[in-house]
Amino acid sequence: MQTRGSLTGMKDNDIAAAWNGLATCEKCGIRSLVLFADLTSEDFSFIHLPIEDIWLPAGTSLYQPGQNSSALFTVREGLLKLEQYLPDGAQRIVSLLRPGDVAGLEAIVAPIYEHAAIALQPTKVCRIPKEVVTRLSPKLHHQLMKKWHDAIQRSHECTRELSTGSARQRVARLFVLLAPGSGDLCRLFGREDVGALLGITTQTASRTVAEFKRARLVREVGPNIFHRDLPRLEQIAAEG
Amino acid sequence: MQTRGSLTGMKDNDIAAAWNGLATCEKCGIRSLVLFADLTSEDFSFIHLPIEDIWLPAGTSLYQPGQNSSALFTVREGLLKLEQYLPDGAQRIVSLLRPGDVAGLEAIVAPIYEHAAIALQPTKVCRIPKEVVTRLSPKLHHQLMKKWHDAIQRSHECTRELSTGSARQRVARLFVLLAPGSGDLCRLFGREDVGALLGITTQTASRTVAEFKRARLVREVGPNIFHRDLPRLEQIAAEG
DNA sequence: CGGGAGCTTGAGGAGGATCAAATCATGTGG
DNA sequence: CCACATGATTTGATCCTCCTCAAGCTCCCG
Repeated sequence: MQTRGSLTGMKDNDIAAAWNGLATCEKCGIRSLVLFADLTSEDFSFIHLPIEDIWLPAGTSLYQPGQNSSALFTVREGLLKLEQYLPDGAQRIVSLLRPGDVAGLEAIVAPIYEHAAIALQPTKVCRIPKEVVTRLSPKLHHQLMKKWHDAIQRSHECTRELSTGSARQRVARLFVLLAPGSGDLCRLFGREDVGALLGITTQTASRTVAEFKRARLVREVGPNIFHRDLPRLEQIAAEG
Repeated sequence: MQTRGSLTGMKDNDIAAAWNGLATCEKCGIRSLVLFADLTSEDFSFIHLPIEDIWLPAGTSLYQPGQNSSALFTVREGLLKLEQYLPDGAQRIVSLLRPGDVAGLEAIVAPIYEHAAIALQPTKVCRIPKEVVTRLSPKLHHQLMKKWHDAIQRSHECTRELSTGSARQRVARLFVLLAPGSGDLCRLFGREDVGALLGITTQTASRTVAEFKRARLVREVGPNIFHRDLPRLEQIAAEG
């Protein structure tokens, strides 16, 4: 179990520097995916608080555990990790959030955040103040349920697919899970995070990815950009 | 990765045989913990569908994945496992539900159940028809959010505490998690389930529990009833 | 008494952890 | 522009944990 070096001195979230402008929710391109899917244009007029559009470079944290939960965040592009800490201080990634998912849902029922939410890739999110959700609560009821449901599915997915079986299988399943639908290309992240996600060491993560490259299961076409041989990866994911 | 023998021929749920009578929710002893915490006695008059009180012997399934989701279940006593299946057909326990938790929350947003919910110990649940929840939806809003939140915390707990670290640590953390507040006594379950929960083999589960007994970290005072040395278990859980 | 299921234990080997070092990428200051 | 520091990745060597295969064991039930 390792402790993380790169986290040192990053206890505060650093979203302030990444502000990108106010969002125009009504014209949102992924509106059908998000919390506001059911709202009418009349409803939008009741939102008097700014919905911010935030761009997060990889490694940026959206919030830290224990911090006051002031907002929810809809993931628009990219990939977020939710991590928690073990008794011995080591970290463990307990969930991955992809576009359409919501980070910080616990804001609705808890005064503080329970994870660190950190971008694994360049990521775009919408910051929705807690009060907006409170005010629109009845209207959002159904969408909120769906988002909670998504959150649980992500979490169970992490246990089922990424924390079970051999290191080979876990890495293969990770490659399969990454950005499905975007062809055979996907973007990976640091080996330390791969380890914390799969429950293996950084070295084993690196070794296994390197082995996959040599076996031509994946091909690195750019820095952490991989071309995948999905059929073969899926076979490894399923058996041995 | 092992497949389960004892599941064979148990695809259907067997709650029909376990019916126990209608519940009187207003007088429920754990009312503050459950979904109906916020209801007034007037609200109860709107419930025209029966809330059943069900007793589940250990090993009984409440529902199976793919089955029509007709109800939610509040856990009143005992312990439930939620399990899913891996690509290769092996099973993995993705969450444990304890008293106050709700099984089958996905019924609210999905037409079918996504897990098998099976009693690990003799367990008592309340069966709440989906329509009751739909009808009382606005009233239950806040409690539902809390229940979703609990469900996610359970799931993250399983990843963080029970699927991370050495087998020794995982078993120690399991003993610590089991029925906290009930003194130093707790009830364990079959070694196969311990394995599926911790992501280790049945044999390693058995070996480790046996080793704990020899080291007097736990003492078996009855069939799968253990007396725990919590301080020492917590120490193992935290370090090595 | 015999059979079955679950639990325990043993021996051996494979896979992953650990410790350590080399390589590579990036950025900084001279 | 180069020398150097820093951090991430890769690789190597060794050890230990845990998986695998297999055999007993206990308990319960017909």
